[in-house]
Amino acid sequence: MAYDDIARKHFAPSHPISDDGDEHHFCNSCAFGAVCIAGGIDKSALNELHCLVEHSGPYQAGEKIFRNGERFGAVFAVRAGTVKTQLVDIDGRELVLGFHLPGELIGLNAIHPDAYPCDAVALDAVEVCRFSFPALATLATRMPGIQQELFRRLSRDIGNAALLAGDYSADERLAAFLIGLSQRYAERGFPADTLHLTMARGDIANYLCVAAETVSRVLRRFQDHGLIHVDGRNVSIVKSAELFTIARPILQR
Amino acid sequence: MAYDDIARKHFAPSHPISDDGDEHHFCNSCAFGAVCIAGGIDKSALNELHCLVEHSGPYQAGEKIFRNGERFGAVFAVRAGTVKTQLVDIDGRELVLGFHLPGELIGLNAIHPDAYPCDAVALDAVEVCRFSFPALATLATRMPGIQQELFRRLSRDIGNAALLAGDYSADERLAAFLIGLSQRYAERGFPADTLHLTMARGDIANYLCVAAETVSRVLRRFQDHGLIHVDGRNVSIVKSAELFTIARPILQR
DNA sequence: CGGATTTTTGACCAATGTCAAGACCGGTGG
DNA sequence: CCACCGGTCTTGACATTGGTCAAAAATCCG
Repeated sequence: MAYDDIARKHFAPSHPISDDGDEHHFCNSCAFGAVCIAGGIDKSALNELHCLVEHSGPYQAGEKIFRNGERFGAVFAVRAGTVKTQLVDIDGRELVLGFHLPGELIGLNAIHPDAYPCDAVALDAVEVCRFSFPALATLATRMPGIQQELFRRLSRDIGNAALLAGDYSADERLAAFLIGLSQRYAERGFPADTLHLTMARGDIANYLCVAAETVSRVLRRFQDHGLIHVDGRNVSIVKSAELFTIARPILQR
Repeated sequence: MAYDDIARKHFAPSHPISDDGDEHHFCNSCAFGAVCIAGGIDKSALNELHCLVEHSGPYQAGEKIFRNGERFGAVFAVRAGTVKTQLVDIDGRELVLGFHLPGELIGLNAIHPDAYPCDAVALDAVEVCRFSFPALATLATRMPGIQQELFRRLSRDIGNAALLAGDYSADERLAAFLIGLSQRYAERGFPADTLHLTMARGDIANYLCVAAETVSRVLRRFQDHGLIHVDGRNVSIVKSAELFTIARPILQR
């Protein structure tokens, strides 16, 4: 099959940084999997992308992939695990900018200030691909598909960042969070109705800009109303339609 | 002078869409002014960028440059006036995504969904430059400076969108809003201490996610404390250092 | 001048934050 | 296997910011 072929050439283990030899899965979860498959790619271009990427990890929960203030040099594609990007403001409040699942690209918000504007922290066992940004940009001038994919991802991140904005109620925020996570898991082949939250309540709270206690209370209320079932960090979605109705003001726009 | 030279070549009035013949000012306020001056540009590339741009306007206050849901085709550089980007959610709440001054690029958040995710509304007499995005992207593959500038602007917009997030107090939000606006005006050669707000209180409120009444009250309180002086839509900043102190949790991170 | 819109101001109230205490949970070591 | 410990999570009581409603004042504009 053509895709396997590409994957094998692309990720032939000349850089044996990681010990998992599953190239197929590697490429599958790669941020550029889509564009690699879609675009008409010649061998030399693939080779270049290959040379560009550095596999890094695993990171343990709590370890940082990059830190606020570090000079910008590369973007990272999450390959396995979950990453949170966060920053701590001057008087100690934490703001979580996002949770990033395999296939997502982090560090794009660092291009402009030319320094990472946040920390990227592993929430569980995380592996990433590192793309030197100057090299990636150069490659993008020769491969329109890569450029287009970068534009799309940057643009999407603008939209995602704006999701948080808006003065929505705690219920709306929680519902939108659960629905969004469910959809993203589903896109990656995990069941959409049984979520395992890899982040603490406090992280969710700092992401949604509510108090941690509020997260607890809202989840409890959702459960009491039969919308979800909560067991620690395992949440199953029982009535997704109703959850969606609550989240609609945020999601549907 | 070299810059004048470039400006004249670049914007020679072969496309007399607008009746103001001030090419120098045209280029000055153009989104790509910086990159045009910076990059080593050959005539043919300049010509191509020239062919690409379409001058459009003036729009009267309230007129829309693009509408939520329209198919994405172009980004727009604000040339004169102020534009707000906003969207109205399912139950009528308005959310203002941003206010855009001359030199800023709007529509970048439309690349990914391939449709404008918001309305762009003129707040006063507005003129814009339209850049067909497919053409711009193609040009960017040949002109790394243009590509880089697009990456930077996209990346900056991610950061700006995240500014709104965070659970900040109304005081912090207002202070940050005033400081930010003041800085952006200053960058454009306007006085930093006397602002004319082109947007209604309600717009500010919907941008900062507070009630319009709260905007009134906080401005009043800032004035009572001697930080600013308010006269309708004219605001003068009296103690910028103290304003900055209030805004610090938002601005300094 | 007169009507419409925007802005201000006051009174009240609800959503949510804060504080504090206790329950739970997972890992560690005896 | 159990006890302990640190961190996480939940729950309750209370405080407070900021929203809502309503009316008056100011401003705009024809």
